[in-house]
Amino acid sequence: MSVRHALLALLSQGPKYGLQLRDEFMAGTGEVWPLNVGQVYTTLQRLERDGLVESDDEAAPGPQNVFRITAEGAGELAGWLRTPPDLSSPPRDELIIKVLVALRVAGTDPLDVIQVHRRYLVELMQQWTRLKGDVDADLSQALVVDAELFRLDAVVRWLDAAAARIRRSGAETPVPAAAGVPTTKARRRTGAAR
Amino acid sequence: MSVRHALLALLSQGPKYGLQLRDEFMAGTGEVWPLNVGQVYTTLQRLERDGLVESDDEAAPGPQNVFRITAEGAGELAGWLRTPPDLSSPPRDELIIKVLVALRVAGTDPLDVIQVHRRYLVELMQQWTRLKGDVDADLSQALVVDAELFRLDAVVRWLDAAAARIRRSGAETPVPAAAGVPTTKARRRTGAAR
DNA sequence: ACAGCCATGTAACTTGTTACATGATTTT
DNA sequence: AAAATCATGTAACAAGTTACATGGCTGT
Repeated sequence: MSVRHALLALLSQGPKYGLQLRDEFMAGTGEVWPLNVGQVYTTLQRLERDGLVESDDEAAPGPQNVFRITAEGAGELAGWLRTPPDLSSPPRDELIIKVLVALRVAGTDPLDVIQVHRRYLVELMQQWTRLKGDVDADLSQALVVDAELFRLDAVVRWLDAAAARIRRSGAETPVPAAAGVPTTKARRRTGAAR
Repeated sequence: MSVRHALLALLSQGPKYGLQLRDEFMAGTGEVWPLNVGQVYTTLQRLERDGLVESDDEAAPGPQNVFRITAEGAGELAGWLRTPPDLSSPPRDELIIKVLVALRVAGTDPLDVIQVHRRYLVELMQQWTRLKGDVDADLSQALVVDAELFRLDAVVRWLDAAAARIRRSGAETPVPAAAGVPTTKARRRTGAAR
């Protein structure tokens, strides 16, 4: 729901057309977040369908199709800005799953998997740090780079903590006896209990 | 692509059926990540379509439809485990966008938006910290909780850094003059340059 | 018999995403 | 006139997600 609201926000500054929205979106984030033009148009269609945005297509059928934000759209935007991300569903992070999976899959050393990703992450952080100097002037770009650095740092620290945890509990519990046993009923039905 | 590979991983331990996969997935993450059963079945269908998984449906049409991982599936899984997340696309984080949007939308104080979310995040962290003691026994659950705490901590620290950055640059540049000017061509065509 | 769980599945929808087709206008 | 760029749009797909329909089996 991010692109949706970002476009809504750009339109709250005044009517704009498709390509313009794409350019401003990317300019506002220092080209760090590429955005396919096609997605702008599909998103605009969906916003219009939901009544958050209007177009002047009929009135002025020029080469540029200009969109305006509606009152409902402005309300939606204001609400979204102070709605904290959903607490009920912590994100299902891919890297976490990879480590959990590595713990369970036979023939895979979880510490090995962790090291592979750690190396990669440190390298990535160096790239971003290098970038940091260049964009220090622009506030938006600096914020985006900051966020990515904080995020990557947290991931690296988690990997270290995870490695420690695994080493600590690793020796005596190679595969922590997953809940791999079928239900009582299932066993009965399958005939495994006979 | 997380659920896909998580199911693949579970199947690499041996043939399993739908509900079983759902239960094991959730058990392995301490019920922190709920998973709708329906999604298991749709995902299994897609895995089968892609040849990563086979079913015994024809051979043994019992009440439970058991799936097996294929050689191709095992290969896919092994590769995925050591493939670092795509470097070309840093995630388009919703909270970052909210702050960037707050910087540009008239009548919204970005520091205010930051504070609203910060308060919420700190509260969330306390909830997770409370949870931490309970799950310390189970390795997987502990890892998931750790990850969430590291992640939230990074977000809070980013918010603080962002607030500082905004305050520093805020006074002289209320709205940092976005790239809101249409193209030369666009202006000409629209007639705004006349 | 009937309530309730086990188990599978499907239809529908959302956001994100890309590849491609189509014109219009500008530049060379 | 050809090439490049501006601009819009559509078709198609992936992955996630939920709500609902459908049977079979079990326990009372």
